[in-house]
Amino acid sequence: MKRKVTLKQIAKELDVSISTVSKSLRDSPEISEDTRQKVQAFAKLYNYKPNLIALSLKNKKTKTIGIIIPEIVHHFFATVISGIEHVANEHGYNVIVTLSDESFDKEVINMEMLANGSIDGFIMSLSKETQHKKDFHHIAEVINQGMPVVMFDRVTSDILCDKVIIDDNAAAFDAVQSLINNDFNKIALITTVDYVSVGKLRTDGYIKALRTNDRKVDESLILRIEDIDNCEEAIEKMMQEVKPDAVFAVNELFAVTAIKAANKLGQKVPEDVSVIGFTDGIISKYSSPSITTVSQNGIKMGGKAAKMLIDRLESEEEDEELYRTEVIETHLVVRESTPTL
Amino acid sequence: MKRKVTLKQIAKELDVSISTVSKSLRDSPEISEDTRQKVQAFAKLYNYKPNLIALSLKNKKTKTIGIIIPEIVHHFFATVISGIEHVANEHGYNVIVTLSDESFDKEVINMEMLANGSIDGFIMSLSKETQHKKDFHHIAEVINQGMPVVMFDRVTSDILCDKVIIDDNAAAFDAVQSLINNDFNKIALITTVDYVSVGKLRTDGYIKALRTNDRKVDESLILRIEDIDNCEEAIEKMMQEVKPDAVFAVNELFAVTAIKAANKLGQKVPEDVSVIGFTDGIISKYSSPSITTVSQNGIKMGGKAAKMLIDRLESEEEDEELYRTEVIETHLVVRESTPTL
DNA sequence: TTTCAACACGAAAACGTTTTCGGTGCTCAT
DNA sequence: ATGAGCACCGAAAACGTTTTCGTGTTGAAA
Repeated sequence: MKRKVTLKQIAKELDVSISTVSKSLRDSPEISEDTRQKVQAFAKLYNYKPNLIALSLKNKKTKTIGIIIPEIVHHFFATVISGIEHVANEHGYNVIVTLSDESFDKEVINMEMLANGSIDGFIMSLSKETQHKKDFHHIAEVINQGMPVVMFDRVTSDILCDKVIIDDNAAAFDAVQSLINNDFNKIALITTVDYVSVGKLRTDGYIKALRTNDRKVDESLILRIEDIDNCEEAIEKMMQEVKPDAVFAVNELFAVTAIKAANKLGQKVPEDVSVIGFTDGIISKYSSPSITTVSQNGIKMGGKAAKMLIDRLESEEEDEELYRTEVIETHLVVRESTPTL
Repeated sequence: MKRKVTLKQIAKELDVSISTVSKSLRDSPEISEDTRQKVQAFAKLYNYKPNLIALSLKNKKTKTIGIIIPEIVHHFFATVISGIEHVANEHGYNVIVTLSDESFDKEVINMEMLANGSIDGFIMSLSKETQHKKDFHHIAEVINQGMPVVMFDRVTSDILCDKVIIDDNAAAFDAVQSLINNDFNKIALITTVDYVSVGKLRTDGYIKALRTNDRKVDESLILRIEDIDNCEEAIEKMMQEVKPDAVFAVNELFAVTAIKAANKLGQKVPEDVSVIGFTDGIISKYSSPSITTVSQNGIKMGGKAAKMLIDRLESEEEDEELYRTEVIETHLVVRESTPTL
């Protein structure tokens, strides 16, 4: 077992100083051609690679991005990480991933953990609990310490920083509008509780679309799900009671569950009831019938967030206080769960 | 913007030495009650947290685990990461995630990147290309440098290290056997090309089940998919030509595609043809009909891998050379795509 | 009064780098 | 012979810790 070789060891072997070795490897003009080649040959032979931890300490830069997301077993977040990882990699950065499990405490702990030197900046999406408590002191603190933060998707206006989002409101509006255009009358909404920021925005978009078209908003057509893991019953009940001719769901899980409920009630999709989902993931694509969704490009979102963070990290110091919010465009992917809209 | 405070700064403020501050904060008995309280109060006030990079350098331990997987936008791998992250967190470790994108070169680059001090050990699953090339020198090298590696799912016997796998062969055997027990006669197999280790093992399990029951293996019933993104045609063609009464697919994507193909050909699932998939993911659960699958508990797999790695990291040095291979049990999750088996 | 332990603290090394600032020793022009 | 200038290299600081080893000051025992 040959352990990693250090500058000191090379210096000792070659009977020169550490400085000489370091300079030789970095092709400094201070070093003679002879010694440089000698050192470089030796280093190559022993497969010398500088210790990144030592470099991090010296440079006060880790070339690492910290990610904090609610969960990873979730197609959208996985795509975002993928997007982040790829552009991070292109720029020589690594990513360290932590999960909040939708818990405020875990979000805080993870943040403090990473803030102590391990990373150069954060990319994060708020946990449900954090959004509910509206307590963002941990984020304000790291920003105040000079560490850049980029928030995506689940953001808050209480914190000033770079953000990348989709226009949830407009996207929902467009989706519902297209249903209205196709003469659907009883358009149900399956959404989350209001403290989930994106859920609220999509709900607002739904309402706005109805109002814009002089439709009245029927609360019995709106179902707010608290516990996403046990939504079948509630959805089935709603479908049965109000018999909508179209359903707009704020995520694909609600959408596919609505379809299953419809089937159970003997209704065919899209013949008897049309369904539009949100977030273009695996389920929508492979469900039968496949589901028309508002696509939400996680790869692009993650890539954009990473780019913004790296730009800020590498800009010549503190030209800031002009935070930007990037909006990723969405579009409707029409599939089998609706007529061709 | 108040920057992070260091021991040196505290020492200066309080007019004591750095050592005194460090010892005070670690409750060393060498320090008087007075100074200790003074220092601790000051540290708390300024929210002192030790710099983890400095600690890493000193201790030669980063408390970080490196993960290398083929891709993250893949339910199984996401669950594994989730499993790893949770037990890592419980033990005070962070995880840094890199993606090989199924490329040998990226796998090597990422590995070398992380091997230079950033992490204490690896958890990885081989890329397709690596499995194809059978070139594992990069892995042998880091192990040789004393860095522990745990491989999961896509492993190789060419490398000696801890491994976590499922018994792909037995799981496939059992699945096919249960089809045979229910009097299915034309059982088709949709699998990957043979150099993907798990695909090969599952294929072997299928063949073994047939042979054990004195059925002959009909090559026309076996479809080997090269390009997973364009498998619809091939699957549809096979379904049409051989008209199987049951299909065993080595992943859930093939399974759901088979169902779609069947529907397209006017065959009902499970009435006309039964389908069993592999990997219990989102698709199987929410597809209509939902798909009977061989469950592969990624969370447990990741957790086990993390535990093995941490155990090795924290065992009192080098009692090793007795590498273990853990087998995660599987079971058949019966859903709507088969009769109750 | 001397001696010695106990106590409280500081100096310095170490982890592995990079970089600044000085040195040498040489050549060459004066 | 003297000095300037150059080519080459090393010492040391710095990043932020922890830890070993000293060292000075007490107080009490001899």
